[in-house]
Amino acid sequence: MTLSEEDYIKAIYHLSEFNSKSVATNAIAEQMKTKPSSVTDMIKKLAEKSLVNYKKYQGVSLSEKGRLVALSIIRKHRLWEVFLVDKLNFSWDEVHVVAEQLEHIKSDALIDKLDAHLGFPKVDPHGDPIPNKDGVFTKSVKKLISELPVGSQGACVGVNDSSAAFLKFLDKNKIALGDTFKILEIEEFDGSVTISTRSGSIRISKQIATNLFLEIVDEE
Amino acid sequence: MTLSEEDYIKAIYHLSEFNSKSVATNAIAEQMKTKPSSVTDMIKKLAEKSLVNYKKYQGVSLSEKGRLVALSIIRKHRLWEVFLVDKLNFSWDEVHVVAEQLEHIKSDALIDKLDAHLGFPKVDPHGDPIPNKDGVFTKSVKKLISELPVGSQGACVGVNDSSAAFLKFLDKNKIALGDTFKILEIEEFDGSVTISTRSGSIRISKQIATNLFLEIVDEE
DNA sequence: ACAATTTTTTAGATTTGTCTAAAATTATAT
DNA sequence: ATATAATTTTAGACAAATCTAAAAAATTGT
Ligand SMILES: [Mn+2]
Ligand SMILES: [Mn+2]
Ligand SMILES: [Mn+2]
Ligand SMILES: [Mn+2]
Repeated sequence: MTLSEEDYIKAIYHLSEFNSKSVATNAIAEQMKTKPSSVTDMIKKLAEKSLVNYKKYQGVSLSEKGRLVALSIIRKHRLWEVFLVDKLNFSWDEVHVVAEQLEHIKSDALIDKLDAHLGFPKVDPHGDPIPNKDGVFTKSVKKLISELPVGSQGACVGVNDSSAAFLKFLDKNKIALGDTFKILEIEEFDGSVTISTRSGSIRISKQIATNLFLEIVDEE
Repeated sequence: MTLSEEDYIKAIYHLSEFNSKSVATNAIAEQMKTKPSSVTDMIKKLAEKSLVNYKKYQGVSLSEKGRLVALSIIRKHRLWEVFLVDKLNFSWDEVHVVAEQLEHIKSDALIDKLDAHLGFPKVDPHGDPIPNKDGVFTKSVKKLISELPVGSQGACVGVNDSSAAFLKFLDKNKIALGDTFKILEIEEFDGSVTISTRSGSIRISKQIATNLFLEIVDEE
C-alpha cells in the first residue's frame, strides 16, 4: 500500500465512521484537499484492489478488507500520538501532524514494541480508542456535554473540534484530558452549562459544550 | 526534499565519507539498487538544486549544502536507532531497516524532543557518531582491531560489516557493544588475534578483526 | 416533467521516479 | 596508437498521483 492509498482509506473510514452510508466523491476530495477527479482515479485503484465497494456515480464504502487496513493505520496513528505526548512531552494539540507521517511507517515489530513500551494504552491523547492488532476496539460510550442531563458526570476523554485553536483554548481554561466533570446546571436561555471541576465550578458556553466529550461512568 | 532525494544524498555522503573523491554513477546505482540511467536523472535534479557538484562523465560530490542535508538525515537515522534499541528493546542488528524509514519524518520539534528523551546520545547502537543540529560531530578515533598493535585496549564501539549475519555472529560469541577488549597477541601465520574480554580471552579470526572497531582510550 | 444545477466521471497533461536500449564518452590493454 | 571494454548519458517509455477542462449522470426546483 502506498502512503497516498493509506490516507484515502483512512479518509473514507472517518467519513463513514458514524453515518455508515456510502461516501461521496466530493466529500473525500474536501477531506483530502484534492480535486474530485483525482478522487475518482484513486477510488478506481482501490476498487481494483478490493479495498472499497464502488459503483459509478453511487459513492464508495470500505470493504471488510479496507476497514481492517483503515483500523491498522488508525492504530498506528493513535499509538504514535500517545508516544509523542507521554514520552516526548508534546502537547495534545501538536501531535496530529507528526502522527500523520509516523502512521505510515511499515514494521509490525515496531508497532508491537511501541504498544508495549507505552503500556498498552486504550485511548489516544484526544480520548479516541486505539484498535488492537485485529482491528477490535471498545466502542467508547463518550457523549458531548451538550447531550447530557444535569447530574451526569464523567472523565473528559476527547474533543469534537480538534483544531489547534480550540485545543489551546482548553489549555488556557485549565481543561485537560482526564479531568472529571459533573454537570451542575444547564441554562435554557443560551445553552451554557455549569460544570464542577477539581478547582471549583465553571460555566462553559454552548459552543464549548458541543465540542467536549465525557466518558460517562454510570452508563453500561 | 523528497524521500528519494534524501536517500540519494545520503548514499553519496557515505560513498565519499572516507576517500573524499567524487563518486561514480555506477557506485551510486549499486548502493541505491537502481540503474545508472536513473542515477544520472537524479543527479541532474540534485545539481539543479545545488546539492551536488556535477560535471558530465566526471562523477559527483556533495556541495556544502548537500553535506548538511546528508548529516541531518544521518542524525535522524542514528537517533531513531538509539530509540529503537534503548527504549523499544530492538537488538542492534534489527534497527537499520526501520530507521531507514523513520529518518524521513519531517519535524524539527520531534527530533529535538527525541534527542532530549534519549539523553543526548553521542553514538548510535553501532558506535557511529551522531551529528548535532549543525552537522558537527566528534570524529571518532575508532580503529579496527586488525590495525592495532599488541597491548592496545579500548571499548568495542562499532562494526565495519553491518550485515545481519555478522551482527548475529557477534551476539552468538558474546561480543557486545561497549565491551572492553585488550589485544594480547597477534598470530602472524593467519592474522588471528587473541583478545581479553570480561569472561576470559578468546581468539578471533582475521576476518573478524578487520570488522570490529575499538575506541582507543590512550589516544588523543 | 423537464430545465437548471450539482455531482461525478472521462480525456488529456504534468511531475516524479523509474526502466530499457542505444549512443557518447572515458578507461584499458595490447 | 588504437581497438576493445567499461562507464555514463540520452532518448523514449511507463506507472503513480495529481491537475484542468469538458462530458455524462444524478439531483433539484418549479
Ligand atoms: Mn497520513
Ligand atoms: Mn488523535
Ligand atoms: Mn531512507
Ligand atoms: Mn547505525
